[in-house]
Amino acid sequence: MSSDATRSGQSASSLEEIRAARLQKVDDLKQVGQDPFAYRWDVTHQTAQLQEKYADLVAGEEVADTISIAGRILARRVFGKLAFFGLQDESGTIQLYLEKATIQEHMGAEDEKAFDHLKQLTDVGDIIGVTGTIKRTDKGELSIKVQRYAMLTKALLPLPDKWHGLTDVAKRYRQRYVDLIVNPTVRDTFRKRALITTGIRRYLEDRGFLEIETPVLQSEAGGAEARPFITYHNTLEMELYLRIATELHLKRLVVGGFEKVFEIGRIFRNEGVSTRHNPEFTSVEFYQAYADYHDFMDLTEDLVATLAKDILGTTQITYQGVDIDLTPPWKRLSMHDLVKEHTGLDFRGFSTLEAAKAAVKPLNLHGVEDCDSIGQLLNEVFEQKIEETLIQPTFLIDHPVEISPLSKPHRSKLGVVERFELFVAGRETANGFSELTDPIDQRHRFELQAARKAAGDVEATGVDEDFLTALEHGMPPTCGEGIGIDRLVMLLTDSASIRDVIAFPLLKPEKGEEAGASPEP
RNA sequence: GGGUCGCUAGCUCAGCGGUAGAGCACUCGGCUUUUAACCGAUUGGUCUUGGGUUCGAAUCCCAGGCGACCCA
Repeated sequence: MSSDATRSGQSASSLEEIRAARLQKVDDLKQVGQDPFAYRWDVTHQTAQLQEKYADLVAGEEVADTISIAGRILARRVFGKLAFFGLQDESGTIQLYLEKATIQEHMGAEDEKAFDHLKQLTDVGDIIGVTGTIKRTDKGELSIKVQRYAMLTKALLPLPDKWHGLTDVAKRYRQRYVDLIVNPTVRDTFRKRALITTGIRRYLEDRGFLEIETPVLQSEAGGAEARPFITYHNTLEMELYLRIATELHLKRLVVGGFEKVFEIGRIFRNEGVSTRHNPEFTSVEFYQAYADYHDFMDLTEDLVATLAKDILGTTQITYQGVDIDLTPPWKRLSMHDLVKEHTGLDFRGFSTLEAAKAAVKPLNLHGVEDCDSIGQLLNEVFEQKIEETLIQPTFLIDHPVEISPLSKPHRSKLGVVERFELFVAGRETANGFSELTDPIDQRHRFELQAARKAAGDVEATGVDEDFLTALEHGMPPTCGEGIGIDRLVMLLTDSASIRDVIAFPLLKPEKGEEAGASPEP
């Protein structure tokens, strides 16, 4: 590694210059026989294992155990003949104690300047592998007393400020890999997200549910009220929609004889982006034959409490500074009762829409004029006046039939359905109901939707004839439910924005270069 | 869709009409117990983009881009 322009006094500070200096080090590494982009390393431990195993080692004590780890250099403190590196792997961090004499003793045969090369050719951000023994330093920091090291991957670009880190939110989302490197809590969030997803899957599988995948590309997007994404199949020469729910296909499977089915999958809705909405998100929907909505409220309480206990160790959580107790049982309140309690208005008493509209006037709601049923108006009152007050887990039950086109009518209450929505921290987190199994009623409900669609409602769906045909073959009494996994992860990881729980959230391109591949015809 | 705020060095930020700055990172020198190591010396910029006002614009005005927050 001879002297050269970049290393003999010239500074390098702009991004281009830093990168050029790193590229020079890549060459220098090759010169001294090290591969700057190596192939493998024998890893015997993760850093968290070591921190736990040697927790009781006292300052100054050494252990002869030989261990081998690999990771990214996050800190560098270099002296003349001694250096301390902070090394990070997936599990955590550990300090490297790099002593010239020790390294020379073990590596001197193949590289007499091994320690100098370590000092000169490694940077924060590089990935290295080391073998050595355990030592807790005089200052009390558990360390690996390194005997041998190897560059595994030379980083060409610098990491953000070691103290302030990366805080620019746009940059954090656009370059999530950097965010993950320097912000440990971000890694923890996505680790928990994975645990939540597999926890849901295990919970359902343990109870006999079968996971079956259903189509993303559909000729009719149904099962929810949302604007779909439209795409195009070239050889079939037809428009297709990306699914807005997995509901209607999972119910076809119940018709087919699967008594417990579920799907964890990506849903696409062509709507705005906010702290609570991403155009693609993940839901779990599950269906159980011969069960009703009481069964699934019980299941939901148990599922969420189980996840909280398994992953957080408690059902007492804090979300954005507010204490929330997820311990079952949770309150179950009907929409009519809740609205009456909060506003004094009993919607069961209104015989005409006009009377209801007149009664809600003092509430100063918006969008009242767009409501064409008493049920919709009731829902508006709930959403605008009550939803955000439901902080502790609460099942809102027995919704108006007008806003529940796939739910079975309530067995004893007129005008409402057997449906529940779970609200926690003021947000809808789950939605379930005794499924409508009457094909005649279902056709009627679809036709009401189709009329709204014809009238220009982009969120309304059409009549799904194939689904109706399925129902006409007979669907057993069934309960179904969908849980928004992203919102559940937000709750359990105390994340303020849905973008904090989606690894690569949708963002506009930075430059206005979306010109697209195909020019004007 | 509307409003408010933000965008300056690789990162975090100051500067708000008069020669673009700091800390960290980077480069060079020193150092065998550091923990944001320290000491010394350098270096690094299309001030988000495009117009305008002005003798002079990072700064004031207009428009665009991207983002954050609030409202609908």
